[in-house]
Amino acid sequence: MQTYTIKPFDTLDANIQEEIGHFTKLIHFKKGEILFSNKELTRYFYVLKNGKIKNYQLNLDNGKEQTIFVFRAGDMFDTITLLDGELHDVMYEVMEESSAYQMPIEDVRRMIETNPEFNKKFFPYIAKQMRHMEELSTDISLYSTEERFIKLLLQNLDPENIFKFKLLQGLSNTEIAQLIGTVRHVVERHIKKLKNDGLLEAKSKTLQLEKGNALLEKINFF
Amino acid sequence: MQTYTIKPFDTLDANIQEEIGHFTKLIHFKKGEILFSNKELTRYFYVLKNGKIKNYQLNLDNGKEQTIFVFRAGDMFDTITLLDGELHDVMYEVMEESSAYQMPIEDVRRMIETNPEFNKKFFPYIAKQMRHMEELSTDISLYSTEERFIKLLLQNLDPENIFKFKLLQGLSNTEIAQLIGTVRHVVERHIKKLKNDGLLEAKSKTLQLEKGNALLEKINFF
DNA sequence: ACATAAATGCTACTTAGGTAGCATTTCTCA
DNA sequence: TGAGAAATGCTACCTAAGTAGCATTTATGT
Repeated sequence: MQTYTIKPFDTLDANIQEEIGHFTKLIHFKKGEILFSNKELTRYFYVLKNGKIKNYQLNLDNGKEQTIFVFRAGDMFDTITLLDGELHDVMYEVMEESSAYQMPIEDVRRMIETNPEFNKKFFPYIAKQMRHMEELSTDISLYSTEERFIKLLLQNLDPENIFKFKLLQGLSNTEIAQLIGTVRHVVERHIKKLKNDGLLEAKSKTLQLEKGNALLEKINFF
Repeated sequence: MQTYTIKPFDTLDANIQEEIGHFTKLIHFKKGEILFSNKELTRYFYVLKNGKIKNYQLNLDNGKEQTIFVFRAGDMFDTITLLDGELHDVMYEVMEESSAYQMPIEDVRRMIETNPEFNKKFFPYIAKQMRHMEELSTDISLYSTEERFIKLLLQNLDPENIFKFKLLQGLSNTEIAQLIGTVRHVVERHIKKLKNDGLLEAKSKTLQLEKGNALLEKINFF
């Protein structure tokens, strides 16, 4: 029986970690892999060890995609199916070579139903996911694409923001667009403008802010 | 000590219900009341008994509002603060005279940390809230205002949909617009068009679908 | 029942942001 | 290293959906 050091649970009592280790298997995902919600995802719960996996919804009419989460080390999915046992119709795509701890979903469900220590880590994480989704919906509804883009650039520098910090490194403009609910061309328009204003340095798959403060003044979020 | 029949928990063991009753107080909200996230809402957890309370975010620049949830009988808030103990910066407005069971948030936190029976009701409800927020964000991003409006009209007829079923009764066009992430004028445009096509009957604060099937064909959601 | 407030129903105008197509640059991996 | 794929960078165009203002109808509460 293998024992693991699973990031959000690595500070728990040794016996709990051992219990988790009993049903946990380490598995790997190849870049570009698409995971559908029907198969493994309803039977297993995953805690990402490293890499990058996004989940998103797709508009079949026009091909537009909306990224909901980009999961990285310590992130868990699918929390919704874990909590209610129902199918969760969402797409997953492996953005980078990843590895994850795979746990039979009933075992994890037993943990959250019986183990207060486990929940000390699990509950706040669920809240973080909820906050992220709420912010996503209200931002898309209430703010312009430019405001959302600038906000993302700033959050990218904020270590407190677990879902956005250092997220942009290595993302294409298309992927950035899908994060903020727009399309590639619009993101490029904003990049071009910020470059002209000397606020942003941009090369392929890399954005570098020049003067964060000047950007801050362009929006009213913080 | 009062004992209550609190909707989502009314099928639990009598002793658990009694325990809940020990720290529960019934309180009332007047129509039009605005609740801010600083005061009572961080210290108490609420389960709505009856009435209608919405929570929303506000864009201070243009006054646009996005409704996140309309809470009705059996709904609970603020689940996010309950789960992580952090402040949740969101606005609440009482849409109709309401009453709610008020519980000290630490008592409820103790329940979810120690009481598996309580969680049998609580976890699936959290998942429902998560599903709702995910749907909200992806709908706003991926679909047109017309599609979102029609979808809402159809969900309004679906008894399975706890957050949308019979929700529209008594809502103004402004409030409907805030539900789907747009403005009053746009909603009225769509109402007018559907009325002309004979698909919708509309008088003040009442919308009545005429031919659900015809509407179904206009969108690809279901 | 009446006065006030809220909601609705127009018309007109503006623009953010989505769609399209193609040329150039940069990556990637066999 | 070099060929194919992916990403970027334009230009041009279009329309959904915001903004604005005002007149009419409906609701509400004392």
